[in-house]
Amino acid sequence: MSRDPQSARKGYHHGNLRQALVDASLELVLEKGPQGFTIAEAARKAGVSPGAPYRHFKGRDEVLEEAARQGFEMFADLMEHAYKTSQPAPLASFEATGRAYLAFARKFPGHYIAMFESGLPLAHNAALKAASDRAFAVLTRAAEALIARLPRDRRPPATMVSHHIWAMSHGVVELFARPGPGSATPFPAEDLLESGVGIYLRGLGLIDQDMQ
Amino acid sequence: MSRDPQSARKGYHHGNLRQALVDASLELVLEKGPQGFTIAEAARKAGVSPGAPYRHFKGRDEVLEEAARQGFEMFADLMEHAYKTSQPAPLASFEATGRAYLAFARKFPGHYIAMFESGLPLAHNAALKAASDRAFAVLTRAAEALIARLPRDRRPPATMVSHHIWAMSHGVVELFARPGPGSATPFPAEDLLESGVGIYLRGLGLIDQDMQ
DNA sequence: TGTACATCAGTGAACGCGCGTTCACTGATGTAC
DNA sequence: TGTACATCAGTGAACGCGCGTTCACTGATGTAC
Repeated sequence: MSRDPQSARKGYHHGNLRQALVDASLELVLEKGPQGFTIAEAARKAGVSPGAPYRHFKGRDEVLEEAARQGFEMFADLMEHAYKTSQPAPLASFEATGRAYLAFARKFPGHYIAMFESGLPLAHNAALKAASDRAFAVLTRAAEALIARLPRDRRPPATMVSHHIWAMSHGVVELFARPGPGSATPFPAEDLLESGVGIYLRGLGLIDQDMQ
Repeated sequence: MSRDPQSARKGYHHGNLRQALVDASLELVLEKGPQGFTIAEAARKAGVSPGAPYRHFKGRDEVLEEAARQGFEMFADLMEHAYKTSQPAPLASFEATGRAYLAFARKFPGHYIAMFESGLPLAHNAALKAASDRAFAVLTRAAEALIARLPRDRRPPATMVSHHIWAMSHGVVELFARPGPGSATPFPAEDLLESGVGIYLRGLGLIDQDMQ
């Protein structure tokens, strides 16, 4: 459950309650949705009395924000790694970041929900905002390298491209990568995203029209 | 507040409490998120005692399901209308359904949330499932008409195309058409969706590569 | 047209429950000397 | 190495609150005759 085995309870003091609460909240958010999480239940899950969390967090939202922040940091790291290891081929590295997006959502669904579905106002928390900006800067950088190949007169803004890909990735995650309205699709989410991005890149003129 | 002016309270009996509760739940879901809605508060909003809703609904989920069902019906009607009025031009009618998607999300955000973000299991409610299927059948029909122009050997499955468009539309709505991680974008959601769909259709070979 | 009666759709009081939050407390840990 | 003390990080009991749900009730409406 807890990221750090040291956090296991030993006697009166917990040892790593702050992180244990974040981890518990991630599980609860996954089980019951972004609003269905309560401090009392997170405390119970961490094996601690209901007042204990207030030593570490002001309230519910602060726990969720910390969970989302950790999610954005991991997300940015993952995207950066995917981007770097497939450089310098711009097309490959762009597609790798797209796949990394979906892989993250699959592997850390609790974080994904905290980040994108809990309705946290990013503006209220500078650390959260910075982490999320870093994540999306990677995608935009990958888009920049990609469209640099295009002739100037048909080169769209890099941020527009990264927003398109972000939207499609997010849409695929929400609709097809988890139970929901579109989950009965015959296509695996991974294939759907890959083919969609492929068609889009062809539309930009980045893949030969005759290529399969 | 209420869709029907007849639903205004006149004396002991409410007159149209069932619909008034649905309307109240739509407002609450919009204000406080899909989980932040309670029967008690909906009753208060409808000006009725806390026990009254149980004459019409078993509980919380049944109200939400009815709200989502009404949303899917309206959604399907809107998409159908957009599709039909722009026929027989397949490209125009396809793009019209895309715009209708975003327009619906803008105009009925409470319904949209109930439909896509409340985590209702579609499978548990046949009427809900039927309504949502009807909505997406329109998009797939539009995709079929569209790709019929392509030579057989490079014609993708229509459902794949409609799923791509659905994903991008949903992603744009969630990220850019309401407060959230991506809401600080310099592009209006409408433009982002239109340009994204345009590039995608070019990638399918449905728009001339040299067209602006 | 009037009356008796059945049914419907509300009331409002009551209950148990879990949550958020506070607070005096106490066991554990770290540190100065 | 031992001791006194400060600080930290928990406990657990308590409180007020709003929610879900039930239930005996009652006012309003519809209908048979």
